[in-house]
Amino acid sequence: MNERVFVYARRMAVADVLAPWEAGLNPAQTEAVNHDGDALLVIAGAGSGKTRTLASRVARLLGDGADPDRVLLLTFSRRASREMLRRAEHLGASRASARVWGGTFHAIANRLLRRHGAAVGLAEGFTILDQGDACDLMGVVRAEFGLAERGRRFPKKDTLLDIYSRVVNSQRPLAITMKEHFPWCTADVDEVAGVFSAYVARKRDRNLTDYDDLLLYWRALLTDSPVADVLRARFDHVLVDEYQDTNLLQADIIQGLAPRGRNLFVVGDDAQAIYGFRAATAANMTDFPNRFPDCRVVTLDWNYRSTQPILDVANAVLTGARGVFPKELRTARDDLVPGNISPPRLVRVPEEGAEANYVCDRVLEHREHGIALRDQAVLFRTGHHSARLEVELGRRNIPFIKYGGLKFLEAAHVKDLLAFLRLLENPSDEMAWHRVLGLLEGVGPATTRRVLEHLSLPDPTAVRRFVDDPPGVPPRAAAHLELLRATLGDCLDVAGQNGDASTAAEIEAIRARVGPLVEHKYRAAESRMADLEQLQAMASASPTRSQFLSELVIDSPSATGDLAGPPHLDDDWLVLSTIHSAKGGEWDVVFVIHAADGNIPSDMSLSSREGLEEERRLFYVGLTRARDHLYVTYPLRFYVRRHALDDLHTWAQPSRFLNPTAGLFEDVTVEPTAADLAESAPGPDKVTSQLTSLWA
DNA sequence: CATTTATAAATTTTT
DNA sequence: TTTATAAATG
Repeated sequence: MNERVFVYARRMAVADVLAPWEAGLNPAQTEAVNHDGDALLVIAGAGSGKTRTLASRVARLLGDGADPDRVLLLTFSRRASREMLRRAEHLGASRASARVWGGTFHAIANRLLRRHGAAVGLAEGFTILDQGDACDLMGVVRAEFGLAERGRRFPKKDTLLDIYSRVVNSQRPLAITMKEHFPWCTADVDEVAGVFSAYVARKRDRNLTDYDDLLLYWRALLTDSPVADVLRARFDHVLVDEYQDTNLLQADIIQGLAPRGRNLFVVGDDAQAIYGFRAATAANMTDFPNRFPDCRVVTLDWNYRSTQPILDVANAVLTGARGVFPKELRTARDDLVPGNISPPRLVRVPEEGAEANYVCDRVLEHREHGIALRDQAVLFRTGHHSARLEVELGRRNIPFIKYGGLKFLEAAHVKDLLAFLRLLENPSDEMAWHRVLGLLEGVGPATTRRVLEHLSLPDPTAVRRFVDDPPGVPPRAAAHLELLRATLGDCLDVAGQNGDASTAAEIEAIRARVGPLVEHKYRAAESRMADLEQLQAMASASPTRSQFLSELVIDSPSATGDLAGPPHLDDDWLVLSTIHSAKGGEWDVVFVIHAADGNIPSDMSLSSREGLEEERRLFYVGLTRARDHLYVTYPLRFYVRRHALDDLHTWAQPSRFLNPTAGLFEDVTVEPTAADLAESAPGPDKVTSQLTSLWA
């Protein structure tokens, strides 16, 4: 929703006797907000006021006396849920909205399982494995099967986790899933099944869950548990955002929560389905009326966000789409002076450096014209597409924040420190032991295995035993083992003194002893140590260690320390984001960069029709984020880092999705400057410079 | 025999 | 920048 309409709505509320949440809604939105009883499916095109409708509905429900503690709002990210509840509050729901259950499927599952996990065999204090840990655990199990030694190729741990996750989330048999999505491993179906059952057993044994387990256990709570009846009746109202990006498992959970669809409200747009790789399926939307035969369907089709020329481009991109209900976005904006609308620009640049320059120039230009940095965004297909731009932004002192790509939590040193906390939380957390022991010099896989045998997990007192009765290790590792023993001993002391409120103190103790090790192990020690301090600050804001760890895994902060220039000098920064992470966002100015074939659509997805279609929708999502100004840029030439030292360039075509947009863009061609040429050829690369000059 | 070091290879999107 | 495998080392 756009802020202007929002302000208008509040003004209206004062003028009329309408409730605040009713003002300024169009008829379809009003129906969605006021509908009661049977299930409701809202098909909401991009920019059609979906967020506003959801927020208004929450406000309306609370205004009508619904118990906020019995309202569940499932969103795609923590950010989205916070934002929606904040708006609900402004729309008259007052502070009650803070008590609404809002969050992602995974976060809500965690919250419920902390309370009711025992009913499905999950002991208190379970720890959640993030992607990397789950992957490593899969690797451990895989190694134990000795499959690598047979001389035959066997799927790697990453592939195994992919297969596993897809089977769980799509709820389809292993053999079929492998045949459809991993045909090159079908010969090993039986062995894969064996590894998976061992993986599942190991997690259960060590009181570990992965992301998928959170959903599996939640569904189990609703269907096969002593508390199923209680939990099915737990919520009076269920609202689901981004329904097109839910998978079958999530659809099952929804049905478990509202078996007859009573007071169930889901919103989605099949044209924006971009999580197929995670087994999400827009079929959940088409299937909704089958699951809930009495459901009502409302379509929101007026666009309150973008100018018509921007929507024309988006519409054109979608014309070739398969399997999407045809849509034609029309603008409802009336604040625009016809002659004053900025045409979408398709910008051809010689190479990445020029692209970065062009974007920086335009960003600053718009800023001069009064559009703050935070109202501008640069979007791209994959995390590293912004690398060149980030350098340039840094050079020009333009602050930015980047969403997507490598996260704070994924940095090795952060994981190292968290592993200690996880041990304190769950002494049977095998992966945490692996990580902590691996930190010690002179300790490798073999010593780790021996130590773990000595500890004979699972055992809730493993840490205490490790401290009191340390295992024997090779002489070279003895000193470091002693350090580890002392550190864990300190932690136990801290925990014993202050109880759960001492997470920050624990981190302090760990940093004091192990910090030098971390410093020694990695480069760029200063910024890494700063990260650890930051971690400590974050921990002091969490009431318990358990909550701190869970929230970090489920809702990891996106890329801290990514601010360029003097941070916090002013509160304004440019947004850089993968298109996936930009879902639901909107900005006055949007740049979609690297829009070359091979980037969008990504080469990786060209093997299947569905893959290609998802890329098209992804591009569509990127374009429809723009309110007033849209730039699509593509470099004619860019690096492909095949090998670390390779300096290979690829000649690019504009994205094939741009074909139907002929005449809808204003074409811009940036000529290469001498500086570009010098910069872009960091070696004696005469041929490429000569080729480039052909295009000058 | 276990661990470290050298060498080569591979890199989407996220909870 | 990290990650699996092979050779070298203690």
